[in-house]
Amino acid sequence: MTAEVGLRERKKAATRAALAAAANRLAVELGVEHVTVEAIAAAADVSPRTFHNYFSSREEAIVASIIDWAERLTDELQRRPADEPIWDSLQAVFVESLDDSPEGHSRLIAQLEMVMANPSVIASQLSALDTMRRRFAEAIAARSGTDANRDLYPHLIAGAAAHAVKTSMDLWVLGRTDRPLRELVGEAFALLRAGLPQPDRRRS
Amino acid sequence: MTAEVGLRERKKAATRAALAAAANRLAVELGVEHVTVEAIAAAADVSPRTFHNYFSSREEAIVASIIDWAERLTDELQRRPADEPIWDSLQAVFVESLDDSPEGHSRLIAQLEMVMANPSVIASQLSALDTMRRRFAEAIAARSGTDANRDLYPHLIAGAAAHAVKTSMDLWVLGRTDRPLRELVGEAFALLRAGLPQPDRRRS
DNA sequence: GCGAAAACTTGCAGAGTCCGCAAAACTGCT
DNA sequence: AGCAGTTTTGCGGACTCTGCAAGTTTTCGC
Repeated sequence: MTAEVGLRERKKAATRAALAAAANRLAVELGVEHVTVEAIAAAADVSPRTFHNYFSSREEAIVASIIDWAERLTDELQRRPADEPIWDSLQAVFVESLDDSPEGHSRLIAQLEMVMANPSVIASQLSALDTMRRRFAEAIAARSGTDANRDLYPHLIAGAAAHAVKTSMDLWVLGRTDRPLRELVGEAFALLRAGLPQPDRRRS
Repeated sequence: MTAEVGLRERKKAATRAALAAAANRLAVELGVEHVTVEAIAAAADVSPRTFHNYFSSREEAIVASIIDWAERLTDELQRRPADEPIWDSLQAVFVESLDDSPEGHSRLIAQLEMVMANPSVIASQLSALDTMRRRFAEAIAARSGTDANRDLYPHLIAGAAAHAVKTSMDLWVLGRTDRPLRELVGEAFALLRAGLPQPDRRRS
């Protein structure tokens, strides 16, 4: 599958990955404010000018991993059986992508805290998530026989699912609940599938 | 309601509004790329340095009107009867905020096209919408007896509603459908309230 | 193999953003 | 009028981002 790519392509992909990884690592370690393009480029062994051939902003590089994640998820979504209900496919794909190990948890928390500490990174994160949402919508449109240029359905379900996961993560990181992330995501999907009925006024 | 504010406060608000309006107008007229902080400041009759006392980036000023819109909507949401179903309140508030006049339509289209033409403005727009979503979630939490720090419900419904409107506008501006915006928003809410059932495979 | 052609990297220059700091100007109150 | 608290402004400096042109590296056909 990943065959048939020349040396050139592989080198480009490697450079891109090295830049994204360096940007992300430095942002987590030093805090976004203290990361310069110069430092990222140095860590990836290219010139600062080259950095800007790959990413149009520092923030874009920092959140590049989200786009990668989105690409993997879209692939997996397309690999689900065509007769599976779409909600099931979405939920399965998202839940399976969660890393349940303690290190996975720490990494995710560090990521989210780094992002949330800086408004311009938040904006880039949302932008990346929106790109993911659009890809999902297209995949779903193809599968459900709807048209991403005309119909609301694929966009709404893709957005609802993406937002379900984001909100679950946000609440989970906030730490006011000790429920596992998987469970939160599961509940979010259940609520959405039920049409978000108004809860009765006693608290759980 | 707007009483009890000194001259000072009013002047600040006026400066902020002037800057936001100038930024937005120039962005629509000239295209985002050709708007400099210097030009915005000049149009609002303050120094460039003062601009940055009000907004931390050019993009933030350009999309400031979204935050204003969000504030008005949140107020109206809180003014709805407390026993109205939340979905009805949300739908009513959003639908009533739409401007159905031809000029309103042109303005909205110009706005959205300006935003969509520039990635960094898209990111700021999403950021502003996310702020709106959070405010809505808090208002809904208060009204539904849920807790915005613990419960998924208020965030999910606020996000679903906000996204419904955004998606409707995006499709509407795309122009591949000639259905009125109100109708699209209405359909989006209906789909969400029904739990986004999978459409059968024949196209409408 | 070899030599273009195409693609990638780099340095440089220039426009612009954004922020900290301290002086100057202004407002509200007595 | 005069003081205290705020706001505006200019300046300096670090940094981002882009266009351009020259220098390298990879690819491809012969």
